[in-house]
Amino acid sequence: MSAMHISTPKPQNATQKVVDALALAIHEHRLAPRTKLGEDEIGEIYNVSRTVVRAALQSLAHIQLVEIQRNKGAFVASPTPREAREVFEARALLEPRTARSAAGRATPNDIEILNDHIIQEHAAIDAGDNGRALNLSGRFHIEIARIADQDTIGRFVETLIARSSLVIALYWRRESALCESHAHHALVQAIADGDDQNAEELMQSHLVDLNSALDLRDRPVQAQNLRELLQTSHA
Amino acid sequence: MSAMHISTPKPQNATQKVVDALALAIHEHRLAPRTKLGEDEIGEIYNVSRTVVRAALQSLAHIQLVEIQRNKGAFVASPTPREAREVFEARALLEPRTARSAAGRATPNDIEILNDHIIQEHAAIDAGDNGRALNLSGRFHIEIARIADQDTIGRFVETLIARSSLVIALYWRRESALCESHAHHALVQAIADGDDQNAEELMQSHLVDLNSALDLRDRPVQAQNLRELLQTSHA
DNA sequence: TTGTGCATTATTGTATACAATAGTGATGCG
DNA sequence: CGCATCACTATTGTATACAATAATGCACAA
Repeated sequence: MSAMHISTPKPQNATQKVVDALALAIHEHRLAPRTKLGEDEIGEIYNVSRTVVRAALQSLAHIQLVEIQRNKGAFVASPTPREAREVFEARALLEPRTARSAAGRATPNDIEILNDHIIQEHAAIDAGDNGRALNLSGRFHIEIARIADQDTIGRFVETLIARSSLVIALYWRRESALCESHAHHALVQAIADGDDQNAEELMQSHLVDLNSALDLRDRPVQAQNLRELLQTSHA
Repeated sequence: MSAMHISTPKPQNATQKVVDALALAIHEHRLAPRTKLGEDEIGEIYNVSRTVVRAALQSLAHIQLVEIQRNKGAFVASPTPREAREVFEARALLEPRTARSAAGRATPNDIEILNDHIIQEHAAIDAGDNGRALNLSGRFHIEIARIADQDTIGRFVETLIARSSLVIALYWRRESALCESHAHHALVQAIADGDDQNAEELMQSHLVDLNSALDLRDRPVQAQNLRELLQTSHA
């Protein structure tokens, strides 16, 4: 209880803060699948009550980043090989469409944002920060969905990419190249050119490539601690 | 406070009970878009604390059946014409695929379930219970997604159909035939025959028909009370 | 009458307290 | 030594209490 009554910066959305922090930690692979997410523990880390922690966990459970077992608690989700396959099947169904639509609507500003993403991605890779690179790579796809201006499908894509982080954590084979930002670059080019057909095809093949870099076999994953992994991001 | 300490049948999942009750009420059009869902009020109706009501409302908010405005409360969602269009675009993207997949996997038991749905649907229409008919019609589509055995996409379809209830409540033009269960029947036939191509096409045209029965113009909708509408279902 | 400001009320956001369930470890018996 | 039982602890589920924000209505003046 360090913050007593002074400067407890809880301006709004305490729950969302926790959601974002946990989601980021999962996306960056600081929290491994099956890690137990105790309510008290998280509450202490972020200085909020269990009430908001529970709300945050339920929110994350809904997008299947965590799994809640009644009377047992919340754990970082651990997609089965089958679920992993489904996630990428769904992406293959939705994302080429968003890429096509984005190609028809992207403004110069949008292109700039996408290119910026790629630059940051490269920087993260060079810095050896694979977690951050992975997160940025995912947000690149989300950004395309946003540009496509289809909220409903975009929201689906968002959850699929979130789950993809878990899939990659579990099933990525390290032999393959980490993040083929070449594919991202070509995609941006097609979108910038307004070449919707090409954008659609590039996205499709990009997803096929991603999928082929997975090794969908069962694999045990041990849980990790928690506090030190989260507190760095809390700062 | 009728149930004091005797027979308070709260065996499990109090939250889910509330979620299901509210979702059903919305699906059956007993709760109109924009209706205020006060926490105390709902808690009294179902004899649960605000804690579980809030959890239920958050759950419903995530699938966009209700909209939560901070410090204002929860309201039955009211999709804009644009959102309505997006919902059906997404359905057109996903459901033909699930129909095709279902055609390849349906067991005789599955076919029986689908036919049963159609029968119940007819019965509801004959009984003049449009709300129930609409709900059954939606569950027919969900059942197909279940048969398709694609959990991820199936979950998306589920949320889309939920939102479709709201869209229909707002934008359905009464001139059109209420529920063309003829389309459903043909679909079941194709699925039963394992004719995946036909199933896919039938679903696609079915959705086009549905969409063309909508009149996507802004329309004001007044909120309703609440208690009497819900208590009948609580019984 | 109409509009503005303030006080009051109602409702939601958060924290805490209590209840119920599951996990844990010691003890005792076979 | 192994294992089952049971008490105890830890954690989650639910309810209630308190805090903060928004809605309401009244008074009063233009």
